[in-house]
Amino acid sequence: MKPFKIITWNINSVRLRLPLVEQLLDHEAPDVLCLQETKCPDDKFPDAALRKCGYPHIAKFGQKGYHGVATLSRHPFKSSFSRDFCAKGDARHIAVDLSVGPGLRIHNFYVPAGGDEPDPAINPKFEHKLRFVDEMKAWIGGEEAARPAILVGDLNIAPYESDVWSHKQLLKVVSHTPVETEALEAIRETGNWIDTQRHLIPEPEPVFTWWSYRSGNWEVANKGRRLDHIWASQSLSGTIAATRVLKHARGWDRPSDHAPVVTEFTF
DNA sequence: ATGACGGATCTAATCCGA
Repeated sequence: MKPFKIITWNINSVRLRLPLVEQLLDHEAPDVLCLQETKCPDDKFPDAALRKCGYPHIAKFGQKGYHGVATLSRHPFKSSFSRDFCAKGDARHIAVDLSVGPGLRIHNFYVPAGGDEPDPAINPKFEHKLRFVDEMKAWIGGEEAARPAILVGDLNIAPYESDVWSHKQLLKVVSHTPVETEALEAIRETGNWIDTQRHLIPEPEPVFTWWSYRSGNWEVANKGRRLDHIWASQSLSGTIAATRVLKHARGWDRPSDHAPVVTEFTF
């Protein structure tokens, strides 16, 4: 049976990198592609070009300049909706219900980055990030974990020691501080979600999905972090067949600083 | 400093990413 393939990718501007998205869809032909940081209002989203690639079903929630998520699919949706985390009105989540298979729900998240200073008392961006993941725990850890579901996205947290190039040097760096990694692990454990990457690639093997634009030679330095995730609800356990990071996409011309992450399921 | 790039925006210098 043909596996069900899902990809998540922080694209860092879908309009600027439309040719890269088309290239990815051509080469990988996923069933579903979830994009984050589309930086594109809904009325400017390149629907027509992406439909032409074989993805007629598009659920998008964008805004001007920042954030933005979109889910493209070969299969029709029964419905889609967004939840307004922290009641800020920003475009950080979209969910779709597929009308094929076991009534699968797919959540696509762009969790706040959190700024520089890992102290909620002096950094409102970090305070927002902690509030966001707290709200995720209440919802994603409860009722939403009980259905067949896949949760993907740029969660902006690298939870485990081998998810960063140096655990010790990043303990006080936003994305790998204990308050963040413990919060993400609490969401996952509360909902009994399966981290599909670590399910098939256990620690201590390093897995990175993001390399900063700022290091001259990202590939040689390899100072990466695993910020992009694909989780599966417990009812999909036993269907998780393969996972990989498409690291070569980080080396494409004018790349995103995130690489796409793929997981395949055999439903 | 890990590090000093890259995107969007009322096209210039500013905010943001993580």
